[in-house]
Amino acid sequence: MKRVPSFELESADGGARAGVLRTPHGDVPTPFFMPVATQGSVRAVDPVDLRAAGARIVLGNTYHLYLRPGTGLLERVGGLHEFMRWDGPTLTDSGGFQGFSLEHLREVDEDGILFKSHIDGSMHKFTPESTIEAQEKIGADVIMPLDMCVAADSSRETVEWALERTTRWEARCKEAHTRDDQMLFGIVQGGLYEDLRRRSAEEITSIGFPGYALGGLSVGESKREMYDMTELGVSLLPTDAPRYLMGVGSPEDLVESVARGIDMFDCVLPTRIARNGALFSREGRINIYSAPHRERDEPVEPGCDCYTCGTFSAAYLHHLFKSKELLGYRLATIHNLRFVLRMMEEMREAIPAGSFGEYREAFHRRFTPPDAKARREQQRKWVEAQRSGARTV
RNA sequence: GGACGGGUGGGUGAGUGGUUAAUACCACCAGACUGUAAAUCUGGCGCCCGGAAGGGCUACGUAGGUUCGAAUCCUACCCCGUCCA
Repeated sequence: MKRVPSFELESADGGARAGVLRTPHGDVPTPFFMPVATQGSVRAVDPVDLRAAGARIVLGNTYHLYLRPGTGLLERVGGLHEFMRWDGPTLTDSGGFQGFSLEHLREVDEDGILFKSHIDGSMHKFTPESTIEAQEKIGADVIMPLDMCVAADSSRETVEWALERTTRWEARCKEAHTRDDQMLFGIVQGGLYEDLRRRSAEEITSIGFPGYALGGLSVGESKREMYDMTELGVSLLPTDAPRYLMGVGSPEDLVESVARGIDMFDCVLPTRIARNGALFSREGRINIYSAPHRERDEPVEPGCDCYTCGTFSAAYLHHLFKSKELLGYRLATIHNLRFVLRMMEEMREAIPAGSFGEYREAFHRRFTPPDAKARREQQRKWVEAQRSGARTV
């Protein structure tokens, strides 16, 4: 008996909302964060680690899985879930983002995106229809349409053109989609232009999807712009459908986006920066490579309930990273995932309790984002420069 | 005792008259990373002053010498390696 996926809104607190996404592979309370398993694996960790860290749903990538191991194989073994032994829900991105991130290896026309494989140089055409077909074989619970993502500093003409083509592609995706045990979301584009966002939202919602994503954000714009566009985007979407902010996932962005009504996130940031030695703490990011951790005989983040912090010292992680020991990457990934997943759990509890506003405030009181540090430093230098410049004149 | 080869910045190791405070890698110190071509990338790394531009000082085993100029050439000495006695 096939279960048809659905979304149910349960409560709200200000702009933030709590609900549940029901899928054939289980229910997931919203708002939630999806660790990214691009190639069918969240780098450095396994499904047991993911479960233990609190992951409920993971994201895979159609472009990468299509190239390797191939969608035919995935279909034959019973789908991505079976292949990677992840028994929870999954979501796949269409490959539209690779049209952006691998833009020097592709050409776009009305029919779709022609990729020159980054693996062996072979050519592969991704059309709206073929990406849906591939995602039906991969078998995720939520699938995404082919879209055109453009950089934040793109010209209005470029953004508008990408938006129009995205609308046409998404209509074709909906047309091609046959599996009713999968949800096909729509993606709103429009860059940083308010009127274009409005137009995209109008067109995409009139095609009609069971859930909507905001795309084309966290692609180089400022935090302010991203938050404003998120707020605008949310206001243009139906309240009874889940809202997915694609590619966002720094701790501060999660809080601010939940505050604006986002229900779903995915992001490589927590796992990628973990492998590069940056670990989250309630005060901000710490660099485990740095000298102060060399002899820190306490958890990376005292009080953290993750496996890493419950078992190992910061000094040990420092040593593992310095020594390039593989265990370090796993332990750091577990910690960062637990950090953001715990945040999602805390927000999920705060919303029905009516305490989300307090949570948000308390979070910002403690947490210093890295670019804020950088900005402050830059400002300090500038002020000093002005001062000494004035002195010499 | 003799014959070769060699001693360069924390390490390995380029450099054989000026463009060299000295390539590169490592180590070390910082920073970045947002729908993953990322266990990656960027910057710094003799000492002193400076925000920077820049300036000053010291430096290629040791001591002399040749030269306008030496890590680079010459002499002596000290070490290290290989081979011959």
